[in-house]
Amino acid sequence: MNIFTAIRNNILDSLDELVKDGKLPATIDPSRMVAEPPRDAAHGDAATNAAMVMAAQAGMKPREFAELLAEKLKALPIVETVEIAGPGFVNMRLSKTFWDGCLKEILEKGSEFGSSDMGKGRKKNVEFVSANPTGPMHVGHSRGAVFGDALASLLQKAGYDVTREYYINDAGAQVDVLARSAFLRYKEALGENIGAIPEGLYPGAYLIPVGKALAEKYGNAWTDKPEAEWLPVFRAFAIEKMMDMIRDDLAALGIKFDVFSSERALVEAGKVDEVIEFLRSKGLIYEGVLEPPKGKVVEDYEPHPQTLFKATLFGDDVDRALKKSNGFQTYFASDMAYHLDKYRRGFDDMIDVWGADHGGYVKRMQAAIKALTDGKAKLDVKLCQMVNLMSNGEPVKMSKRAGTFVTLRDMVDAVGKDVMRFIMLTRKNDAQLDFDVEKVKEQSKDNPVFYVNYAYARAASVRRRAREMFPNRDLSLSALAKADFSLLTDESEVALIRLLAELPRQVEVAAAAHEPHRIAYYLNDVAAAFHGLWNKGRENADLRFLEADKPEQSLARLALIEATAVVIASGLDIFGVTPVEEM
RNA sequence: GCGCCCGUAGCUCAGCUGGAUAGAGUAUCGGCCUCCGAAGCCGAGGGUCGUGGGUUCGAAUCCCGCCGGGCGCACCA
Repeated sequence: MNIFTAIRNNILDSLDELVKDGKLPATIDPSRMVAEPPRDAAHGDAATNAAMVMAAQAGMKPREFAELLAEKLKALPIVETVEIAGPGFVNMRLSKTFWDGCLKEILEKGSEFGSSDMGKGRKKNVEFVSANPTGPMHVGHSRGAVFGDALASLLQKAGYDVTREYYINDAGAQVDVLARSAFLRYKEALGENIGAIPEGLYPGAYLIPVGKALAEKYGNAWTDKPEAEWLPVFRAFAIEKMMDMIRDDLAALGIKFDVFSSERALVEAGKVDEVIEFLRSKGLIYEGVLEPPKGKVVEDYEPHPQTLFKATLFGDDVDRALKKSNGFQTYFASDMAYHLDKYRRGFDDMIDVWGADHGGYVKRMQAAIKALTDGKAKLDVKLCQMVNLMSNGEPVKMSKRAGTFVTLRDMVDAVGKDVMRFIMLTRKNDAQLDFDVEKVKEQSKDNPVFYVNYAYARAASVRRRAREMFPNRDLSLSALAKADFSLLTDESEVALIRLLAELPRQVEVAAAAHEPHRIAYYLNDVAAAFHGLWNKGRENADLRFLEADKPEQSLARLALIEATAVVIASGLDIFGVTPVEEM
């Protein structure tokens, strides 16, 4: 469990007692009170701002309030010392037996350690990737894919019931283009010389096997038919093939979706018309003319009346079109229908992961959610910035035409799934990221996953040595959980335990903020603490992990090392990265 | 013109939603391998947190104004 939640509860109990004792008024409001690890370890193991937040309410000075609270906290069995510092912080140092208990818990829980019940099983929907089904995934998609998947895992670890969802944009004009491109490849497969692929169609070679499959299935049955007849057939066939390809690409990255939602299915079921009528019944629809776009010259702009949604009532900058000038529904209209569908499937807590170039779309979607659910649902949109592809410090130009189009699959094959995933998660989602294909392959310090994995590999190495040194001892996690932790007395050993015990809190904080990258930084800290401890043992023989003539001490230290491995593996598991035992 | 994101050490970035003396990596300099993996560790220097105001016990963090950078801005998806 999150030890800081436990400490906060202890403080709340102490405050209750002070109220009962008549020393504090019952009107104090502890909602803003927190218990946190202090930034500087010299301040102790846990700090609370209780006095600063509530002193005024109690009509006291912060330090007076702090004195009262400190007296109560001193009596707690897990508390070693209490100090008041600065403007009124109450700093606690927790007892060694408390930390020993934490270490025991890590070993007992094993890979389950770090899990939280913060989410209380509430449903959350994470929609990500949602790449158009018109070709293979390219590297540009990989960041959103990895981010969405890791965020989903993080939320699961924090106790949410998470659904990973992919929205298939299979209703727009681009899938008609796909169908025509496939038709051309179909004729090619039947022996026709198709020449160069005309402008406006997809030229990619990935459609050649689709054409062959169509030729095998239908022979020349469609060659002389009008487009109106073959197009729906070819479209459905090609989309299915594209989705198979995309699913394979995602699987190569270790990503699996729970739900694939089809835009076309929504449209054909009349859900888009339904959502427009639904909004109309709420008086949120009107026919009007939009202003021409500002700051950007649109050559063929002509004002014409359209069906508009009153998005401005819900915080958007302008009202938004639901029907095009030709009367067809806009993408936004079907996206509204889609999000309403998600809401009706029981998701009032949704996350969408988009590329940063869709930033201008966020407000209107949030306005839509407000309008559609009367403010009952929430939508967090996470924008993933671009990945700058580099090779030895030089930018890599991507061009579909030049054939240097780098697919996601190429990248996975080149650098490996785990490296790719970890690197994508070492930056905030809204910060640009340089990804150097060569440096990352070097297996050096330029590879961020390496440092963390190295710590894990070292731990595994100690485990192997221990088995040789103590062949008759039970070295399983459950056995090590019973080791004598009082033998771990060095400050750097206790510091490592403190850090390891923080994983549940790190998971909760990262999950609440929807920011998986925090786990990457935390793991880096854990690795650093472990590497530091390791080198202390090189310099000071008394701190060596394993000594044949001191089996009890060796087992206690092995327990600490195994706990480190557990925490690293648990954290990497959120990222979908498997640590390796030897490198 | 409007909206969103960003501005923190020479460089790349953290900073736990308002906490204490702002931290890592990298680069530079100086140390540590007869000893559990040196792909590592320890230490030093390096900052007006773009800028000017405001909010309060307290601001890199929240609000407003500037300066600088990125993205987006009818009907496309």
